[in-house]
Amino acid sequence: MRQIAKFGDIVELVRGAGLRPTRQRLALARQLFVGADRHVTAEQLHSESLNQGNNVSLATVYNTLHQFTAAGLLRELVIDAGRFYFDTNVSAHHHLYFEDSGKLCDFSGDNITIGDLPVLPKGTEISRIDIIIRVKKSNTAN
Amino acid sequence: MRQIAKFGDIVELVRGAGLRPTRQRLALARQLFVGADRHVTAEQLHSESLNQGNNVSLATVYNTLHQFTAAGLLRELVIDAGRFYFDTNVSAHHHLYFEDSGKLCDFSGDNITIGDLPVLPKGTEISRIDIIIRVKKSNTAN
DNA sequence: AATATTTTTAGAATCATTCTAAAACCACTT
DNA sequence: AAGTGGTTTTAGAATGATTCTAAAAATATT
Repeated sequence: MRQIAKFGDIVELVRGAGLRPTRQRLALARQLFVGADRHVTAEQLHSESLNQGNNVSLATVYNTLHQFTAAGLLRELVIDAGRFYFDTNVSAHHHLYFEDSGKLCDFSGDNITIGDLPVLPKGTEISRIDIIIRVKKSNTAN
Repeated sequence: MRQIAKFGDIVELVRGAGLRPTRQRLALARQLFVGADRHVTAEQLHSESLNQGNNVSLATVYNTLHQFTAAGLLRELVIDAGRFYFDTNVSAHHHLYFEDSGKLCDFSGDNITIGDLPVLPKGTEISRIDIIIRVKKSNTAN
């Protein structure tokens, strides 16, 4: 569980990422980091912003998401081709993806063992491990 | 290791998938299934086709890749947003992705243990589990 | 205040993929 | 071997998410 960022912290958070605390960035940071962890797409965040009266362009949403990702505040998820998802939970964990609804759930990164890893070429290292468990409606009676 | 499909088998293979063995589909099937397993994108396969003198439209490449996937001959890989990859190896295995070069490597699906799985909602089941190990250049001296 | 730098923005551009509707192809009958 | 009907292919248009562009706005610095 990520601790909920208090309002006053948001300016700090954005500054800490090496970014100017502009109105747009602060509002997006609040949407993302105040409250429970979230999985969002750029479009989602954008329309949510407009609904909240935070007038921001889609280009800025994209820019900001990428800047936050570069700063380690967000993590990019690759769930399906043709769409970026961003996760506010940057700690070690993995994902359960419900194919029918498009919903995403986190699950713990502990208790996972991978044996027989191929030897990595010299000069390379693991950047990260993504595990996605895709869930569908079962066709067996139950 | 998938056994190499012989030329004569290709017609069978396409027919077995419930598809007419047209010139285009046979040529694409040959490119995909004769020889070692491959990871391809539609664009790759298309330009490879043209180079080989197999005149096929990009639309047909997409159609065929999806038809082969539906028939279980290919498996779709989600490696990065904005691009479909297809894998001719449909057995249980996972992927090593070299972020710098874009290269993909298979690794065995055995010897992987995931503990503490969340309980799935009634009426759902696991469709598949994707594990991607992303590899980057290491920045430590070695 | 004047100037330089960063950020935001609207709209255009891009890129992979999908759609469309017409033409080509194929299997089957006469 | 010509006709018929269903399938497949195709070029090009359409789509949709993302990125780019260059100008305007905001912010920081002198």
